[in-house]
Amino acid sequence: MPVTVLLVDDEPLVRAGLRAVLEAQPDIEVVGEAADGAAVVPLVRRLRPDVVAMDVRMPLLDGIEATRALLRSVDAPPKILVVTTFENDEYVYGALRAGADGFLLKRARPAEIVHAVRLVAEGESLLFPASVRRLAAEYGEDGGNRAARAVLERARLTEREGEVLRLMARGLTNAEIAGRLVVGTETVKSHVSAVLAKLGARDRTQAVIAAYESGFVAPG
Amino acid sequence: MPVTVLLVDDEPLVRAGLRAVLEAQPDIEVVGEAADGAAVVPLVRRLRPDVVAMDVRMPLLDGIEATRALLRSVDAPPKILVVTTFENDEYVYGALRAGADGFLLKRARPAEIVHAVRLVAEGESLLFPASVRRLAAEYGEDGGNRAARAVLERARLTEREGEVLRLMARGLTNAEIAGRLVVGTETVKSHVSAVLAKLGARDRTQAVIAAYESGFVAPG
DNA sequence: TTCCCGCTCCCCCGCGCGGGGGAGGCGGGG
DNA sequence: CCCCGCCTCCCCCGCGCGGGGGAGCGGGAA
Repeated sequence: MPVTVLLVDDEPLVRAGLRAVLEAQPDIEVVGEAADGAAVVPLVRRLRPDVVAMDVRMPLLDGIEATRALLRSVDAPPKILVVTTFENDEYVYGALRAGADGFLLKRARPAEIVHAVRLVAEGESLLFPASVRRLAAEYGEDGGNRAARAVLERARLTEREGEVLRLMARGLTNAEIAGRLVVGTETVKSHVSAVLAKLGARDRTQAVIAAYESGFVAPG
Repeated sequence: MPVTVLLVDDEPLVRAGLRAVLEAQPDIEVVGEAADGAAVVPLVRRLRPDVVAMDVRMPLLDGIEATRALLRSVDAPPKILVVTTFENDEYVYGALRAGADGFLLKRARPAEIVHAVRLVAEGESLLFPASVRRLAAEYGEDGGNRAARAVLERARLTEREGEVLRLMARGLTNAEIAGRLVVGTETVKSHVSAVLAKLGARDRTQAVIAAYESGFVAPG
């Protein structure tokens, strides 16, 4: 059975684009649209979509409030994929804190968009580099560790992957990381690939940026 | 005979949206798409569209340059409709000065989009006056870049090198930086090499780490 | 037991990256 | 005046990186 999606965005153009991209997939079905957050809860109740692809900035009820409302007042709520134009949009972190499952940039390629929808539908978390950042700050000054753990859980990094990311964020090459962890370089490559995939990073540079932005590693 | 349109935008999602909106009209036909400004001139020569719906912010060649190139090197050039996300985008006015015929916000409703395309096809100019006014208001601000400037001087980075480092720290590849700065990739490589040498970094990842650790770029 | 998952290692392959050179234009300062 | 720093673009070249596969092993959950 196909993945059913509800589109929520105040710009009809974006809705049309998402619909065109998603409907091209045989296993994805767009079951409805809404132009603002206020319409989301009743629509979800009626349509029961697997995934809600939702803009953060919307009139009446923004993505944060809509996410909160969904999780509070709907049982077996759908997965929530936050769609936005900007990497550094404060609303995004609010939405993620409110319980959204993923974060997707509008400038993503169609394949990435489709991939994101499938992933969150399967219960995976999906975060893009700069998005995780204030997550850490919310956990207070005491716990760099707690923040790091939170990020780990969000991105579902394993312990080993976390170690590898930490070493990447210290500027080590794969070979150096391999030496440090006393494993083969091929092993490190596997971990690095996993980290990149889970963080939504394209290369190790973006992964390191994500590590800083999320508070997973701290400057100084 | 129908109005033929060429879509130029680096975001596939936007192209898909525009296509969906415009193709729903019997008298409008989307005859082609391009993802950057560099591809526009040859495409226009081949397809001879009535209207080019073009984003302003694009890699390789932005909307301004692409507009200029079209008007300069194509005879009987198509009407140019500038499409953008922001009302107060400096690029827009540059494009209009370069000879674009109209200006359209992405958040416009489908009917407005269709209307805009028909209008410019008929030779009408289309401007959103309210947006032009807001331009001037946005001119003054030049926030706290003083800290960044201090770091820049300490590392003896030139202004251009600082720009490049900033974009590196946002996870862009050399090609993307080249697109953003409207220079060749070889030029960017030169700047990157200079940055690495001056920062004592082995690769771009270490340079980005240095940028964060020095406060040249700040998390959050 | 069976299945899944994390960790480990292996292959091939394309490409972006970074180093090494060089060169032309352009502006400011000695 | 000439020189130098900056920005721009070009060449060649080696290699690290990242994606695509696959595979064996151990442990914990179903």
